[in-house]
Amino acid sequence: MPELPEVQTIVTDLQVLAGDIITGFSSAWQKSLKQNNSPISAKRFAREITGARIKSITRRGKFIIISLSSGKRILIHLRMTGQLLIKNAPTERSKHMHHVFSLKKNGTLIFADVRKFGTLSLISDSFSHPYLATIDPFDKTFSAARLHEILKKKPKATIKAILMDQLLIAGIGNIYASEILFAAKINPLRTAASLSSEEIKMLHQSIQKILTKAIRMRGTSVSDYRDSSGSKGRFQTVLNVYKRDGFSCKKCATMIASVRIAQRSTFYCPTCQK
DNA sequence: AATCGTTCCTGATAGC
DNA sequence: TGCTATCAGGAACGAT
Repeated sequence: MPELPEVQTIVTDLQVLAGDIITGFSSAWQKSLKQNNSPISAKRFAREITGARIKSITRRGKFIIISLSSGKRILIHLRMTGQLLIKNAPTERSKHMHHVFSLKKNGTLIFADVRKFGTLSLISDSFSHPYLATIDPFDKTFSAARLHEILKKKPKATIKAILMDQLLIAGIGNIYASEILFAAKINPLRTAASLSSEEIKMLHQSIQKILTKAIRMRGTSVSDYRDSSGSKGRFQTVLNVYKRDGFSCKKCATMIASVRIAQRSTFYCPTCQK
């Protein structure tokens, strides 16, 4: 599942496309196409972006933002199994390649997605998207004090649910929420209001530490995640708790436990995380 | 108003 | 062995 580190890895790789021109677009799965939150046909989507120059490729949380010289932006969300692949040489269209951008200089940019949950949204510069307004852990304004303010908004919610809420903090998903809480020594079932200021400080540090390390290791490939050249990340080799239920904790040898929080599987060490 | 449950989709895995 | 049933997962949306 691409979360902030995986999306950052892809965005970094996609920088080679800056300045290139989109010469065409075709789609075999129109359902995933939107314009300012409304459905749009592949034909119209293609017409809107063909001829545009790619000004920049950035990210906010898990969203990839391709800004065009026309002022429009293509907002891409990979959800669980989406992949963005740069193919310089012509390639066979495989089963899960749903969208293809043709580029003047760099061949094609392919959107492949087994589960078909990923989305491509065309948004005009005036359109305000709620998920683009959320603070990102790598924003300069994301301090321990700011995290404390966020926690005050949902005092009764579990800390795991808060870390995963994209309208509170952008970019942390199921893998990194569990890993961050292990690093911070905080039990995922704790409520926001129960955290001391020392723990909030530790949590803030852990968010930045874990995400930075995961970016350095080019993300976590537990299942479908691949970078834009199709290669796996390496963070799955250093996971402490995620999907390690039943195995012993690398720090204390206690058996890693799993619990469901907000409809999501959650992993933690009952001894290390208080 | 805020929170909960359901939906989307397909491959992997469990159960018979 | 081969079939069917169940599950995972992020975010949108409907229901309470």
